[in-house]
Amino acid sequence: MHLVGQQVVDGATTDDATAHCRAMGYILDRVGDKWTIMAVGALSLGPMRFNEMMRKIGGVSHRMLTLTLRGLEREGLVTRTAYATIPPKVEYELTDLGRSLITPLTALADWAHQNRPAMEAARARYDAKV
Amino acid sequence: MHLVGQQVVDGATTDDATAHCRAMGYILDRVGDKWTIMAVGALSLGPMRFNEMMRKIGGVSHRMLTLTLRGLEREGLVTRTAYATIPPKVEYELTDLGRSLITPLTALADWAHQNRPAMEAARARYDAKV
DNA sequence: CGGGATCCTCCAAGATACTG
DNA sequence: CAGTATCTTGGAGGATCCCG
Repeated sequence: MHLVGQQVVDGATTDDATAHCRAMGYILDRVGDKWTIMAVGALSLGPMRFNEMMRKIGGVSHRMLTLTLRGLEREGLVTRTAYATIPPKVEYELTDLGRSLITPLTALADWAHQNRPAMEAARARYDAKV
Repeated sequence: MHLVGQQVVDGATTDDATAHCRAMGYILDRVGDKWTIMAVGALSLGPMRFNEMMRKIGGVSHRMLTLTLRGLEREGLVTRTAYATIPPKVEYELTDLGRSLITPLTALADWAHQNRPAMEAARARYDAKV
C-alpha cells in the first residue's frame, strides 16, 4: 500500500478515521462550546427573542449570548431579524441548516441523559480509590 | 401546576427542554472538549498506546493527552492498562460505556462532514457583507 | 515509554457601563 | 430591549524538565 502525502499507521481504515476526526475537530471548534449548544437547544423550541433566550438558558452573560448568536448567524445556523420598533425587538430563529443539527444533537443529549448516572457512578468509584 | 425544587418559567414543555439542556451542559463539560472527542475517536479504532494516540490525533501536547485520558478514565469511558515492562507500555481501551458513545458521536461527525461546506459558504457570505 | 510537576502565557468570558 | 466597548482575571493549555 502506498499513499502519497498521507501517513498510514495501521490499516486501510486510518484515513477514513482521520477524516472523521478532522470533521469533528472542525465542528467542535465552531459549535462545540457550551453556550452554542444551549442556544441551539433553546431555539429548537421555536423562534425567540434575545432576553427570552437569556432566561431560558440561564447563567449566560449578556455578552456571551450576543457573541454566541453572532457566531451561529455567521455559520448560517441562525437568522437574526431586527424590528425597528421602540423598544427594539430582535428575533432569532434556526435556519434549515440549524434545524438539521437538532437530530444528531438530540441523539447526543439522549445518550447524556441515559448514561449520566453510569458516569457519575464511575467517577465516584474512581475518586474513592484515589 | 406546582413543582417543588424546579422553576417553571413559561410553560409545560419548559422542564423537559431545560432537563435536556442540563443533560447537554453536563456532558459537554465532561467530554465536550476537542481532545476528548479526538481521543474517543482514536480509540474507536481499537486499543492503543499513549504515543500511538499522540501521533494519531496530531497537535495534542503530551500533557493534554494525559489529562484527557485521566478524565475519560475517571468517567468510566476508558480503561488504562499498564504493563510493568521496560520500557513501560500502557494501553488504553474504550469501555462498553465508551463504545456506546461512538454511535451518537458518529452521527454528529456525519452531520459535520455533510454540512461543513454549507457552513463555510455561509461564513464566506457573512464575512463578505461585513 | 509514559507520567507528573512547574512555570508561564494568553485569551475566554464575566462585570460594568454607555448608546440607539 | 438589544448591542457594543473596555477592563480585568482565572484558568486552560503549551513548553520544559525530571522521574520510574
